[in-house]
Amino acid sequence: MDVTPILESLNDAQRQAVTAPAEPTLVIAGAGSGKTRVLVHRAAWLIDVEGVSPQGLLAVTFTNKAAAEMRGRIEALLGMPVSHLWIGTFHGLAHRLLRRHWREAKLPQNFQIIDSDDQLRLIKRLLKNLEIDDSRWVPKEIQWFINAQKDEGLRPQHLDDERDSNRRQMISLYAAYEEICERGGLVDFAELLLRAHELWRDNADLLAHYRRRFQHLLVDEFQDTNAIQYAWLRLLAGDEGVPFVVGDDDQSIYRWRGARVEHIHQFQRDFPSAKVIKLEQNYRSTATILNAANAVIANNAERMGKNLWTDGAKGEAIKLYAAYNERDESDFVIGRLRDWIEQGNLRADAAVLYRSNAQSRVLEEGLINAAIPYRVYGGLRFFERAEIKDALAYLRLISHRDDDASFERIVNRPTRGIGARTVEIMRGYARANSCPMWRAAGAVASDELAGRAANAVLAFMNLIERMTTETARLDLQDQVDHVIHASGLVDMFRNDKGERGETKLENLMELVSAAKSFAPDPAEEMSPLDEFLSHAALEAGEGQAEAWEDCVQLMTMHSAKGLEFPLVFLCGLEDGLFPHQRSIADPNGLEEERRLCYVGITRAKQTLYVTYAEQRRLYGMDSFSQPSRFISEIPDEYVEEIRPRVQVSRPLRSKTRTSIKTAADAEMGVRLGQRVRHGKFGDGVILNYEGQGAHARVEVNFETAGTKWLVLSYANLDLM
DNA sequence: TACTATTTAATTTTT
DNA sequence: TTAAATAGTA
Repeated sequence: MDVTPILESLNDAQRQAVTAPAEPTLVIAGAGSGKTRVLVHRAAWLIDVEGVSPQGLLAVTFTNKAAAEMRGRIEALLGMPVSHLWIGTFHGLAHRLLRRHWREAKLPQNFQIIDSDDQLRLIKRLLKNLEIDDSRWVPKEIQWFINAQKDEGLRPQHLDDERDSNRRQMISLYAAYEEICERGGLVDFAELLLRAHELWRDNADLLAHYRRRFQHLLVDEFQDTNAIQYAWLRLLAGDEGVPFVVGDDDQSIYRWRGARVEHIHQFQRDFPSAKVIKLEQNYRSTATILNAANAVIANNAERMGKNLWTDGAKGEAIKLYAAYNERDESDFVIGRLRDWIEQGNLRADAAVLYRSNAQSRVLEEGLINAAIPYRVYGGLRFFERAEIKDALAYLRLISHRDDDASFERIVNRPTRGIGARTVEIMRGYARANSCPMWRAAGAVASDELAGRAANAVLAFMNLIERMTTETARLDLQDQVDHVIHASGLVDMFRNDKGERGETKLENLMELVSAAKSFAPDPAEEMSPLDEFLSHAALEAGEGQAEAWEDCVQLMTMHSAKGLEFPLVFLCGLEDGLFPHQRSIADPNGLEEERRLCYVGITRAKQTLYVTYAEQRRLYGMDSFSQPSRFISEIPDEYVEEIRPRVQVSRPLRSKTRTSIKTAADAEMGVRLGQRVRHGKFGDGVILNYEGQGAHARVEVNFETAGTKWLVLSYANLDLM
């Protein structure tokens, strides 16, 4: 067996990981250290050299994209398709299991997956049904609570109310929500994982079967696993399985959605024989960028400890720009992007990263003005668009009459005279008789409702029945095509004036072609339609084959994880924005922000710009902030400061400045942004100040009198 | 039922 | 500031 192709391109640590014996292995893989490469080569090694059957291998990732990439690269390396290799997201694999063993999982055969949007609607409806005040019981918070419990593997009956009435109510809402899902055959994302876990936990035979089958478990982004995901893996591995997990504790940025880095330690406790291999050689960034990243992350207390290094060049210094305000910041970024493009570089090689989505606006305006093509990541994906979800709701109702979420979504869309009143009556009936809306509609239409409303409801039911029979023999794409027309959705958007209806129509057509190109698995017991619906829920669709254009990439630092760019801008590095105000007080929160900063810095291959604004308009209010503490955590030797064109105030980086500032603060009791009152000019906000002691002057922006410089010792300002 | 005025709240995101 | 949700009006 010639193993060269699998091993030749690897460094020592990588090779050690790839060829590790069949024992539990934990790979700590720093940013840009070839994490995916190790996973891919490990799979190839097991199959090609160790003679493990592709069926004996389970590879788990967090995103569909990562799963697809891994499969592609494994196949490329092996030079053959590995269709029997189970590789997918936690949710995708759980789904597969549940479809296969729906009876044991106590699910109806045609259970439907709901996304978080559906889930929220369901909760809102639940509150209405129970006549609970949704301002006191905020649907979003209930959703959060339910998902958090499920992520921990907890059912309502496991929860203790801790004699807290608030919590008691939450738990009872969780129970009520479960009941609705149960009745409608609905499964949310967290439920997929929870059920899959319970499926194995409660069916020894099944578990034994899968344990026998999957000897080797490959796990990507291990630091992002939540409790139920870890429990699922743990259960499958048993005592015999060989988990090979890859992660980076320094890149754990999803604690807020249940991810627990602690699983890295848990893993070592659960598998005491586990080999730990660290990948510390970085192939992505210059030494300067790497050193800066290392210095920043070194401020975190809770770390496994790891130092990235490179044998590459030192590279250019990190450029720091102190902008006057967010406009100035955006102008600066765009100026540099212009240079970059003029030098013949690809726009797609440049990324502008920020902490929160709201920051993209100013940048976008600037980019539009400068006529630089760009793409903003995040936002609505294809299958999440309202019109697409409408169409899918029809399809779901065709396949599954009990799906109340879909029923409510489309019962009056397009409008057909079934108003809130009528729906309310149906809900009442459904609640009283614990039956699906569909049954309620039939019952109510024949006795409770008056003529017009009854007719409307009957017409709707008729429509669904008719669509069901008419599409029964069609293939998938014709089914979709038929439904979007027969439902009246197409007509509705056609009548929609303006461009908006136009795009919605296009999206519906796009849905038809998505159905056309969808290849159902012939081995699957589900109907192609059900398969398509699951696919739509599980894979929200990355912009659906958007026409490729070379454009600048805008995204949050979170969504940049896993990506790399020759040129990177980190914008808005101000205390309060990044680290975010809501994380600043909590040490754990702050450490997570710092990891996010680490992720941001390590996205850059060659050139890194860091910018902040002294003044930023946020929520319509001008606010002043200090440069992010993360900036001062980067050693000066790696930083080159670029002065603002107009010097508004002294560079904020220098330590003397900070101390003067602090002294000034203490002495005068004023700070930037401080509200003050002046005897003559009225109320205002401090914009700037200079000097010390008797010479200290402040610039105040008065609400009525405009901006003025005042000598502090004469002005007699009242602080407010 | 549809449109308009008013209120409210405002990280990070994948499945 | 602004987007979204809600309340009020035609």
